[in-house]
Amino acid sequence: MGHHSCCNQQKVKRGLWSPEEDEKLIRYITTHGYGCWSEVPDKAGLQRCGKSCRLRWINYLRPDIRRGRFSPEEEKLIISLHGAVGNRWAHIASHLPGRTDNEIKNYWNSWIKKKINRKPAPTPVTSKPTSDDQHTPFGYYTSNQVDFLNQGSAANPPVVQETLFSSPLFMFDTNSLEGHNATDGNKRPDELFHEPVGLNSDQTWHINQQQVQAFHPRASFSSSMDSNYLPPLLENSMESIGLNEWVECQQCPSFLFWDQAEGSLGGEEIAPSSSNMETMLLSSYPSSL
DNA sequence: AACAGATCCAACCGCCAGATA
DNA sequence: ATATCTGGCGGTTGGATCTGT
Repeated sequence: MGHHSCCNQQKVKRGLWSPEEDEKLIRYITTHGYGCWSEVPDKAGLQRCGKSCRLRWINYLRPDIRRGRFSPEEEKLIISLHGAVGNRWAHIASHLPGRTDNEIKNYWNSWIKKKINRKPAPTPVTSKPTSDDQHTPFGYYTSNQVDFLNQGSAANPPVVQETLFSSPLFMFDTNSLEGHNATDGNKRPDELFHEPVGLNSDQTWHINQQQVQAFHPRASFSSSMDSNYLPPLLENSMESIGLNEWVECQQCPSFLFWDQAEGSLGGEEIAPSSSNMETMLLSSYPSSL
């Protein structure tokens, strides 16, 4: 099996990145920036191909990565955008600040896809069917699509990743902002904000490798707002594209609204067309699904 | 406790388009 | 015009982890 042209060199390491490699890449990029990825391995002292460095940085190490479970608003956007543009993950990711195409693709391929393919549930998990129930391409759900997106079936509970913004450069426990008690409520305040001093710390590395599961048990999942928090780095980046306003995508029939005050995506705000956002999003669902 | 199957997700593969020689 | 390089993208894989029995 052939490798990509940039990866044909001897001694090119493959597989999971070690904390030492991460540290080298972070230090190089943060001090020199990235211009030509093919030069990065040599200059950073890495035995990886440039393509691998680029992927590692873009999908995992860059500081404005937003980790943690997807909010209901993000899920709705993903479904809507996928209905509009299909498997154009990079385009979909461009509507979700801090999310990567790879993450969205993985997410879609895991439980969203299963939800859509799921047969209409005879008995919804959290409530009995009402007259408001609608038959959507995704089965029977209550009129509240947020509930649909929040609830998992008994067989397929929603993937509950930790609501922790994290990168080796910047980690923030978003749950703590709301002051709701996690089951590890004895956490010290100084543990809520993590700026790893030693990037080669095994703890830091394992935290990233395992989607920071160490900080909160799954029982801490209770709110849709926690993962909407964006740390300063990301907020700053969003200022350059405009906040508190609807942005129409030129390539698909979707809108993105970022409410700076609420610190959340979407919501029940009214779109410029005066139509309800949810209605607008639902209207772009492909009828064939 | 041990095992098997299911699930997750980081990383790789191969293709493509644009830039450059 | 052609070859090569590079970045970007979507599809896929396989090891780690989770879950059920």
